[in-house]
Amino acid sequence: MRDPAKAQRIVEAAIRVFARSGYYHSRVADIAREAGIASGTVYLYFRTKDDILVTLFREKMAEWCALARREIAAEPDPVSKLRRLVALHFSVLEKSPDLAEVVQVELRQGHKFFRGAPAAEVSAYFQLITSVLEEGVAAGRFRRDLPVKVAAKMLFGAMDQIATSWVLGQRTYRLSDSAGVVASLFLEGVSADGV
Amino acid sequence: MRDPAKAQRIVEAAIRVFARSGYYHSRVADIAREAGIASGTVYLYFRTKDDILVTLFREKMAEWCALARREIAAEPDPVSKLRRLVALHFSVLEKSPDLAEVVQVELRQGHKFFRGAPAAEVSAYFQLITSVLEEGVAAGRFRRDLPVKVAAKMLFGAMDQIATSWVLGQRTYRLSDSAGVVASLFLEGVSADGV
Amino acid sequence: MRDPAKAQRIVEAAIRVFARSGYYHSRVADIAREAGIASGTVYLYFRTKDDILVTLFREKMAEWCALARREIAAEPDPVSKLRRLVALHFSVLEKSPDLAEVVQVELRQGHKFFRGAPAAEVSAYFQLITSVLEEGVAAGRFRRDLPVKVAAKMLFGAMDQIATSWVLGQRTYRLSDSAGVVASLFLEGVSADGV
Amino acid sequence: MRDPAKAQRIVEAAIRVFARSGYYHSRVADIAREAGIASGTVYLYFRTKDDILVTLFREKMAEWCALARREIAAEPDPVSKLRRLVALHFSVLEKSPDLAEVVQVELRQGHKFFRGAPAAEVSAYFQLITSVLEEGVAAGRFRRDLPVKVAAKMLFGAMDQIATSWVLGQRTYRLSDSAGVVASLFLEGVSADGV
DNA sequence: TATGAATGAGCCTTCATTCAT
DNA sequence: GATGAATGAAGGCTCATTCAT
Repeated sequence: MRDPAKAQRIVEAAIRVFARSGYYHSRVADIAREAGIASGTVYLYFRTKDDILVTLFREKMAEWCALARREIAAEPDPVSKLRRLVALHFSVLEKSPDLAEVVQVELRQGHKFFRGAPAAEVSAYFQLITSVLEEGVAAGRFRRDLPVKVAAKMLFGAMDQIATSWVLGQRTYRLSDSAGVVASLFLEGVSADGV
Repeated sequence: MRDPAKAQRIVEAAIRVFARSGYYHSRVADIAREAGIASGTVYLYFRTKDDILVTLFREKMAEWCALARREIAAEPDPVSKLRRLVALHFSVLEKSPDLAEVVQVELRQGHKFFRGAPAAEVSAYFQLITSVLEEGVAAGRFRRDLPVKVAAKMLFGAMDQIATSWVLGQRTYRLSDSAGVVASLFLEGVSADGV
Repeated sequence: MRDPAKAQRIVEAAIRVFARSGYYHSRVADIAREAGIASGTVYLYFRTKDDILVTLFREKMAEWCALARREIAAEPDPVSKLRRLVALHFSVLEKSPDLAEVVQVELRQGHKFFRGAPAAEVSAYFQLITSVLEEGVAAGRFRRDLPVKVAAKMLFGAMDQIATSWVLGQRTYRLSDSAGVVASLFLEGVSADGV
Repeated sequence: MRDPAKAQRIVEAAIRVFARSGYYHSRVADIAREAGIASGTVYLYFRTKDDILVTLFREKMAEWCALARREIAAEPDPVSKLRRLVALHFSVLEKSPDLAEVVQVELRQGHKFFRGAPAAEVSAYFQLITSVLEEGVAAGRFRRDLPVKVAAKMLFGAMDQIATSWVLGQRTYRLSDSAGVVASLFLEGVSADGV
């Protein structure tokens, strides 16, 4: 109960195990072995197997949000903020391949994540994107009539799909290399100029 | 194996059951009851529980692709084809809320769908999007240098996220209403004109 | 669900297993093996391990009550009814040593039997004893001022302890031989005549 | 093992916990918490959880026997000794409701108490009852041909059942009030005089 | 002596799958 | 083909007991 470092070790072990086998095919004993502890010990730090997954998600998402907020604040204008956001999204996943696997593939499954408790953490990330868009609208850099909510979801979905493809494709190329293109397309659209 | 109509009934029952409880929390017996048959009968039509999900996905995806291909062919130019594609994506999901639930939420989970056998059907849909984009580039309607693969994934991801939000939000508004906005943003980007 | 004979076989197996190892030290798998079925099958007939014990108790107690009621009805007067009741109590236990072990030793433990659902069946047996006593009072054979409730409990407790001692003593003598003595002492008391 | 007072505290805590939840549903950690110590400390005073129960029973039974022996010795004749014994049996249980709960309900369960180590303490109590009866026979106050062993068991069983009913009935009346009636019925029987 | 985190054996229960009818 | 009772492997979770501090 007392040692947050051990809870952390369990979470990190769970990320590796879930990335390898998927949540439903991972056994608590696997996580324990990966963490170098006995399986009963897991239950000193988490109430259920589910609790591990939820905690994992909330923590990582919160870290991610905090990092993104910090990095974005450093950028001078909405466009560069947006580019920074995309770059960061990809680099976070690229630097933590197991986490990427879990987040992109395992966490989608039903009724647990976008619904339920962790929704707050997801919302925070959407809120971050939304605020960049709103700032851009206010600054006249983005369309005056931009439906920011819809646009935020679209950007998230776009980044997400690019990342998912990369994960499913066994990560054979560098994800970060897509950041510029993705941001540009989101900013400028696919249409040819002057059309 | 004689009666394809019964296999179909099982698939439709599975869609309702998975939508309600999620794949892992649905029991084969639930699907059988929903289909009005005995649980053993399921195994006369499907090898495993997994097979139901995979079949479900392949069939629905193939239907969807066929429909989309047909509808798009009727459109005169790449831009209207793309708009049609987005509208169709949303209207298919809107008309089949249970299917939407399954596709948007359940099918994401690990190691089964975008990987594995059904990947072909997913590819076909991506290919469809890609071909529209390529046609647009060839026609000079889309950027000459458009990275079509990336753009196709982005559009898919954007539509997907909008649909997911709608499903998770208990479908309290009309999804189709978003089609125009989504298509426009994809076409024109978020940037203000002349920037 | 359908075959009461199999449920019965499970109950009978459970009696043997509980008699041998005690309820808490018996595993569901033991009961299944004793019944010659797979352990999962137990759950087609009983909701939980507890349910087996409760059902066992209720059924056996109900049988016992029915038998006792029938036998007692055949006796002409309250005193012979009471003697018959005692004789029957002991002969039932003597003929079913495993059941006796379970009833006398295992069922006493907490919070489950004299409390809870099976209390009704226990009450029925007490009620039977009480009615014999009331009949005797009405017939002038038992004390006019007899506190029948208390006397019924005392008789039950007395028989019960005699039976428990017999069970714990490895059943080295014939329990039925005690019936006459027990009945007589209950009827006449321990005091010397004319005291 | 140095501090017998702490062992005592553990026993007293165990009585409360067992009374509340039953032996099998009580955890060693519960007892430790109730005693205000760490759970490991329990094992400095008792070898196993079972050992606590056995010790509890032996100690309390020994105290009880000693008390009973003392009180009975003060009585002038066998009949008043017997009445005293019954009164004491009930008043001991009445004054210690938690102990009563444990003794009446929890201790019955299998293979541990009337069998096994604590049998000696139980025997001592039976022996005490037996000796009162023998004294009565010798003094001509009880039937010359009284089967003292059987009568002793019957009296114990009768008192026990009265007490059990009281415990299970949530102790809504005063148990001691039954002492006189129980003793009288045991002495005189249920039959009407002159029958 | 005391602690309480750690251990890991143990078991009830579920449910995908089989198969006799 | 259809049934649904039967199977039995599997795994989450508990908790008595140990032991390093």
